[in-house]
Amino acid sequence: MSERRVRVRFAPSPTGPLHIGGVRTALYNYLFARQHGGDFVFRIEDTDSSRFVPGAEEYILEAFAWLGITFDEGVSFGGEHGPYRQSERREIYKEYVKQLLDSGKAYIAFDTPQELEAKRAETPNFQYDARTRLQMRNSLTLSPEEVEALIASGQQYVVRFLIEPHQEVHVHDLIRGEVVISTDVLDDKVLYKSADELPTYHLANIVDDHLMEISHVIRGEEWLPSAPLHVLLYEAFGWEETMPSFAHLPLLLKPEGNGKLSKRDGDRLGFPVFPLEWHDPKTGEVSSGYREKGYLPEAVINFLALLGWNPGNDQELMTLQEMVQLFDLSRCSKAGARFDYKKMIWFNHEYILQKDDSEIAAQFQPILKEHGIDEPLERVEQVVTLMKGRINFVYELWEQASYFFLPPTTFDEKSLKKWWKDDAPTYVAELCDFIEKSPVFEGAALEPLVMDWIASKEWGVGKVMNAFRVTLVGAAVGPHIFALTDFLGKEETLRRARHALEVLKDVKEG
RNA sequence: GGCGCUAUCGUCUAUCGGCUAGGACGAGAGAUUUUCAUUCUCUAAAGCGGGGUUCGAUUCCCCGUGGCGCUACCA
Repeated sequence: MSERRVRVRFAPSPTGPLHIGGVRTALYNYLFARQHGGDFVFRIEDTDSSRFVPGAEEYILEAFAWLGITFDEGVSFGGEHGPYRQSERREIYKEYVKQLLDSGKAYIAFDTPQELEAKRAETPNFQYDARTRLQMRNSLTLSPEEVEALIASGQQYVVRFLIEPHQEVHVHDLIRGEVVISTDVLDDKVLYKSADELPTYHLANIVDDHLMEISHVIRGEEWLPSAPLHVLLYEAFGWEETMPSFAHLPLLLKPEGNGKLSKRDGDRLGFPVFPLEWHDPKTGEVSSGYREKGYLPEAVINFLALLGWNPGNDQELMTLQEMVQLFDLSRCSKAGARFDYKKMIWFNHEYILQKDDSEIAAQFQPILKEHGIDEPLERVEQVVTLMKGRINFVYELWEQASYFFLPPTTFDEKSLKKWWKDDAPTYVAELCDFIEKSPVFEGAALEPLVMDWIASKEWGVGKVMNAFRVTLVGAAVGPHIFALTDFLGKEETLRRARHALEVLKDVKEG
């Protein structure tokens, strides 16, 4: 078994946008595949035609492209094991359903959904299994002729898996160890429905994993209860030898309160639960996405990787490549992890810090354009260099650094109260004159001159410089003042200061 | 209800029988600074309860309790 080529898959259902928990599952599969030099397969599980949502498949593909998670084969990637969309594999499944039917491991059942519903209503804890199947309308209770006649007459039916009672099923889980369950609690699961000629998840999943030579099934914990059924199916087909190893990942839980993370939590709590923004084609509802909210894909990946796994040391920031090296299923935790979006924000901050200023500038430039500001990349980059340490998102640069590009039109009241006192206009006016006459303007040279000058005047450095700052920025915020004047240039610096002097005079008198 | 999984600071987690229980996020305090922020330093903060096993249990086992999941002709 150690000789077997590692092949894993991510197999979403195209019923909507990709959930962030699904992203993490895909990520772990990706890391595992890459680490072992194996293959990563992208399969679409669209066996429930009624839940199909147009655009979902494209959305999922786009999300992974953005995140940098790549596949080796599957829908849109090609490969030798196709088709990779289950709805295109009907004929394959029929063959295997027949095999189970012929070997007596499955049977045909005619009970309608309504009949079953009624049965469940009248019988508490009703389960279609060894205790009840002989009271139902199926090929076990009907004669072959009756069954044939029913099918010939167009009766819809399903194929159920016949579960032998009183047996123990052992599931070997790479994260949880051995899980043992009695077949007495399992029901005869529907494997195939004649109505749409499609199998259900369980059958399609096992057949595809087998045919696609999947070696490891790494999926969410919500699948653990059906893992025994899957083991039984492998056995029914006689595929024990090549049955994949299982690993059931802990679930992602709500940041607060009870339950697993769901669609609704995101926008309610102020963070996205989807990688990309999603426009629901039916309801028109829009759900926010990490990309549109200004998160960097590297940050999302890094944060998600650590939700349920750790490298065994204190390292938290790591590239996808490092994760590939370090990943280890045996280092995955077993209990669900609450989604701590504040830490997610911290990761984004860290990744912004790591990124080249030019890259951040390239992202900030279009935001400036939206506000009617057309600046060369070089200028934008200067601002990024000065300001990126204090932001968590690129768009925050606009909120925190727009004054680099636009002179203040209003002046912050608190800042004025603190720094725009009686002597402030004198300080600024004289400072402007001093700067105007100064032989140098570049901050590194100008600063010591200004400091000496302030000292000779016996004014406080803080009083003068903060008053000056308010005239340039409009508030007592921002980077080192001489870094700002360097950016603005002599002309603009003096223009802003003197203009503010005028405006503030009026304000005071008014 | 039944079945299963699970349990260390508020949160994510380290510890694979020896602990003064470590790190990170968040929180608080301080330092630096001409503002704000950054940065730096420090502080508070945890082993669900009860039984075993053992020289010794956070670590292994059992019970309880809590949390989570599954319980469809959905995945």
